[in-house]
Amino acid sequence: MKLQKLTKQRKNEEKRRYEDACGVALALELIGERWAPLVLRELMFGPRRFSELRADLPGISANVLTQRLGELEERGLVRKTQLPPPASVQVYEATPWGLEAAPVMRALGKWAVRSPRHNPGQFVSAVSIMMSMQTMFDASRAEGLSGRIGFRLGSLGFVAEIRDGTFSAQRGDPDDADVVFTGEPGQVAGVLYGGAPLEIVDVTGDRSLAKRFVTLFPLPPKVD
Amino acid sequence: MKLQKLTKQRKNEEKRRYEDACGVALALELIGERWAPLVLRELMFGPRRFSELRADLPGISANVLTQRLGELEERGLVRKTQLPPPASVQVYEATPWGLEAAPVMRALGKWAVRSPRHNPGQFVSAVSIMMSMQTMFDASRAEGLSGRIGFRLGSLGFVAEIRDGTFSAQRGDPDDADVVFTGEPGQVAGVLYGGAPLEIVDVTGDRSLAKRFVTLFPLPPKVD
DNA sequence: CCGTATCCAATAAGATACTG
DNA sequence: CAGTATCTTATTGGATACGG
Repeated sequence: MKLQKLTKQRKNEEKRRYEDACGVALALELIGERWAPLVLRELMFGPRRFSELRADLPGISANVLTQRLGELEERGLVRKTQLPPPASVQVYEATPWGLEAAPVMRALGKWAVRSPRHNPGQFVSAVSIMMSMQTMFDASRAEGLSGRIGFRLGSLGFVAEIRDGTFSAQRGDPDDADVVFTGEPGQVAGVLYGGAPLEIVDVTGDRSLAKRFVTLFPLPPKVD
Repeated sequence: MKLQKLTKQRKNEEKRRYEDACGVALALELIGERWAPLVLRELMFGPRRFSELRADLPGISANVLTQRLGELEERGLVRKTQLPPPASVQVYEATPWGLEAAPVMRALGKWAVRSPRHNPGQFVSAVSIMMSMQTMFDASRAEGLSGRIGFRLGSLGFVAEIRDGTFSAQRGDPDDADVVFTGEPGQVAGVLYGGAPLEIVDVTGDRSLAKRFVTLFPLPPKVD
């Protein structure tokens, strides 16, 4: 029975290939399945657990997540690893090549967001919002600015740094930053992109830095 | 009956949305369906007819092509237009915003092609091969080079220009170029990327320019 | 809690034939 | 040529149950 399934699956994979030497077609074979790019996105700031992925991809079912992770693994984009003791939990992490898809995904998102269909009121994950900052950061608005900005988004911590007109972000302890935003990712998105007042998130530390910070991420103009 | 179908389709679209404000998720809703990016790719050098698209997307079925074109149109990526007389045939063309996806698609292809799964022996369309040149062009190898290179790929003509370390290409009459490559796209791909001898394609004009030209497109190193 | 396995209903894709 | 219509097959997601 299992063998039958494997056979069937292989046949499907063969059938569903594009048989096209174009890199775009290959990309679709690698990460073209439903949910696959979003799973990869969630790994762009470091390893995550199955349940975290599930929580940050609302709508995906456990079996589809299992399947996608398996496919991404066999294609060399994701690795299944064990976190060092004492945690010793199993996590999924993007391979170096998988991580190299990040700039492409950011460019794709930046392109798509010009659609009139973009609805900023929907759910966003912590990773999404951090990636969006990397994507939308406008160096010209950060002239002369530098500082470390911490984020506590649900259970994940990040630290961003602005210096010399560059923006960088990685996971880390937000507490050793000049200012810390704490809240759900959607609230931070509201402040950054929805014109919501700073008060809807918890801000501790250098409040004037926070006020300036939230102006650095202009959305591209809509088409249509 | 038609009304029923429309209702059903809308429900599906709602169900299959990601409900995620992330730009990547939106991109998937716009061009995430099977074949959609390849359909758009085929329009990146100008309008095409239904039958051309079908021919250059081997494996797509007519009904799926119809459906994708309709979806891309309603999402603002593609327009259905009439070619000016005397041709007066119906064609599909990318909108300006659709065309802006081109650099993203090139970056995606460049990333994907590093996979050990890439098989350069498969079918390539004329548009694919022209896009691949834009993607893989290495300015440092074109030092001091300039010239116009024509392509007659199946029924499509293109003219590329190299000047000051830049590469540009558009559809046009290849005959007023310094050298012209004529053949099937796959043969040109073999010469550019597969190390095949120049002789497998038809080259007319400045042969030494052709010899230099085919060295300008290095493939990125494989992962793994 | 971390997944995996299985079954089911709904849809999407594929193959093929056919029409204006 | 430019698509529709129809039928079959494959994939998806949801529910549920199960093993470590």
